[in-house]
Amino acid sequence: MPPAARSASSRASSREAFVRTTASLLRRRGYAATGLNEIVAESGAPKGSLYFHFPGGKEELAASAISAAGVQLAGAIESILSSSDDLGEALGRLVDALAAGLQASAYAEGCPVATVALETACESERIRSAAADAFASWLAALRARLLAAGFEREAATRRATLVLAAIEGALVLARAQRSLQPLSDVREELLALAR
Amino acid sequence: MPPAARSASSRASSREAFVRTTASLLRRRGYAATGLNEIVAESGAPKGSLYFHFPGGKEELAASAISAAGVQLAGAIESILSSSDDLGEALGRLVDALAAGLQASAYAEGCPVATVALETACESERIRSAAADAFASWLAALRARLLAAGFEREAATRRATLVLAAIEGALVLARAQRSLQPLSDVREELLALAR
Amino acid sequence: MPPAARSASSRASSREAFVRTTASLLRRRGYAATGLNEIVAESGAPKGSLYFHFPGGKEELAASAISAAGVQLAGAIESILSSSDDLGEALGRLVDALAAGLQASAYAEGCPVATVALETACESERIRSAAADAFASWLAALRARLLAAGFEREAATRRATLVLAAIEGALVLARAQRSLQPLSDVREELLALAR
Amino acid sequence: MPPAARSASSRASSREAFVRTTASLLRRRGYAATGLNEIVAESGAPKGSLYFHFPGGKEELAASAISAAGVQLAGAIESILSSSDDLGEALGRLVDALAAGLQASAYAEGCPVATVALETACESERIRSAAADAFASWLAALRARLLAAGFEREAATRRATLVLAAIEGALVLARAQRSLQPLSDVREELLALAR
DNA sequence: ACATTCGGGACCACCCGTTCCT
DNA sequence: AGGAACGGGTGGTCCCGAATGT
Repeated sequence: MPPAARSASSRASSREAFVRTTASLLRRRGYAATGLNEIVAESGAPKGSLYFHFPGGKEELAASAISAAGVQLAGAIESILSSSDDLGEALGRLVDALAAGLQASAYAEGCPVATVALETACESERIRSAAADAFASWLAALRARLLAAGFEREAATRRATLVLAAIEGALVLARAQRSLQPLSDVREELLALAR
Repeated sequence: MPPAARSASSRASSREAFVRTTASLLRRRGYAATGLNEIVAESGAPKGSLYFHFPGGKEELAASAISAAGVQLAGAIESILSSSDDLGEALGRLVDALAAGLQASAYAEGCPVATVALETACESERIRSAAADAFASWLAALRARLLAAGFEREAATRRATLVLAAIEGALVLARAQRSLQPLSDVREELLALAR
Repeated sequence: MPPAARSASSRASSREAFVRTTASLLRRRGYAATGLNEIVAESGAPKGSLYFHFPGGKEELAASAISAAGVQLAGAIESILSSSDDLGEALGRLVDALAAGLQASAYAEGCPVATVALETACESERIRSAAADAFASWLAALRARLLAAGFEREAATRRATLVLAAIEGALVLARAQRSLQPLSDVREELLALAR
Repeated sequence: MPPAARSASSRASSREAFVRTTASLLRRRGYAATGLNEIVAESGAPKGSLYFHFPGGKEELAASAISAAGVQLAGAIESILSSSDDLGEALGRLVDALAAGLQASAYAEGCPVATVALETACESERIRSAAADAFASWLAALRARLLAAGFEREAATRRATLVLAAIEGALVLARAQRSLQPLSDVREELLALAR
């Protein structure tokens, strides 16, 4: 293996490992409670590499992790929303998928962005911006699906916001109450609206 | 002032000062980023008194603060919801009040419970429970107003959950985007539903 | 029961409980590692009473506990040493008793004075003095027994010091090594000397 | 100075400074009364470095300090014991050296291990083990000298234990009584035995 | 270029021994 | 005699540079 290739792959895997581990820990514990040492230990990557890949330190690392989580979930949302021609069915599947993930993780994994977004809204412009971008991408996916279902442009924007807000809020309530009930209630209401 | 009164007020004020300061800091910064030293300094109360009033430490203090914030906001919600016979107007005023608070604080003060609830959902049963109680009390207030507006019992429960979730979610989006738009979008959609 | 009597007995029992609990904790953990809160909790006596009975605080309480332990062990030593006309047998029984106590407590209870004496030798004249008195009383008991066995006065003093020092040192070694071997080795050597 | 040398010396000096300072403070004050802040301040090394060199915290630091003290004193014992062909003279010099150190330090510096050994015997297996190793190394040095002086193997083991225990105990008594008398008494008795 | 050791303080939550006032 | 309150200090860990290999 040529040195350049090994170097590139090593670089990529270290960086990726940091981002992946960080995203996972941020989702479960939030920003302030997640320690850099913890990230380093769990990722398996060498500690000295962290400030090479992320000179901005914890903040840059978290922003990258939030962005990555945003992109990933945006893809999942688009995939689910396009899985049915029926709007209500599509939205129902979206809520179901989130509910399943929440239950599977014993209420540990809700929205991968919301906790950090709330924590850092007034503390880090960089992370806030990454979170805002993630939310915007999800909103865009929802709005596109609503437009495809026949909504007018302004109505689609409002409804997309309602859907995302209701889901985000339901995830908050569900984690606090350790119950899927808020998600299923919101699901019912959203389905009723879609008809 | 008689000694007993001074003692009583002093006793009460220390504890109250801790709770009030904690609630304020938790709302803005979340649980992990809020230091006990910061709470002590800002509250003006003596440090040694903290573990007298809250032997359970930070966790107990936070749970008390979340509970207090829950009770206070529950009162405000009930008050606003009963300020108009028209359901849509009542809900609109509720969203307006939250939006005004958010704007007045430069997007620092969203939901006083949500951030901490997400952070501690898997870390502290005590705080999670306090947050769940707060949410439940707000849900109850909303549901009562919906029943008064003619909703059937099960429909009222679902709709109350949708309203609270949508508002909570809109507050998350609004803080992340530094914009009141999500709140006004959700407000419009909720009003349309109320008609 | 007249008030004075009740008060006196209550006072005495609180005081005694403090001293007894303190002596036990000092023996196991030493001075610095023993917390006043721990003493209060374990003794069952009210915390506010501590500074009534011991205005000198932790130091006075510890000195009292060391003195009490010294008196108690002096009595035990005298009793054991007078249990046999044979000097070797008497000394053997003394070592055996200490070894039994050490083993019964899983090497937690060695000399009730030595740990605190070493810790506070340069920190508290009051406690050091109490410990010195305890050692002196034990030396006196040993010396008296040696005189009774026919030792000359100066030889008795030296031999008593050797015996006490060897036992104290063996207790140190035994606790560090979690073994009774040092005690039995010393016992053998001391017996050989007594013949 | 070349970079490598400076680095090596700097690296070594921080760790060494911690160990040396800790050993000194532990000898005088014991384990529980010795604060990490005190160690850091007196050593002159930065606090952040402490947990790099000693991830195990205070316990690991103390165990290292005890081990180092054990090794150092073992060397001194061997050196003194081999300074004379006469066993009695060799043992006398050993006691004299310890007595001189005690007096020079105003009874602050007795055995560098005994205090911590007693304090932590039941609290920290790690420190207890380090102390046991130190005692074992001293015992081995004594036993070797006794074998060289013609003792049989089992007799040498017992006598070595007696000598070490008597010295350790005499140091305890000497510090408590602020007098060298126990050491000189024990010295006389030990010399008589050696003849 | 890339990785890592090592160093650097600030700060954390917690609890201490003490005293005040009843 | 005693419950409430008090500051200061505990050990521990944080996130992060700077110096040093490889």
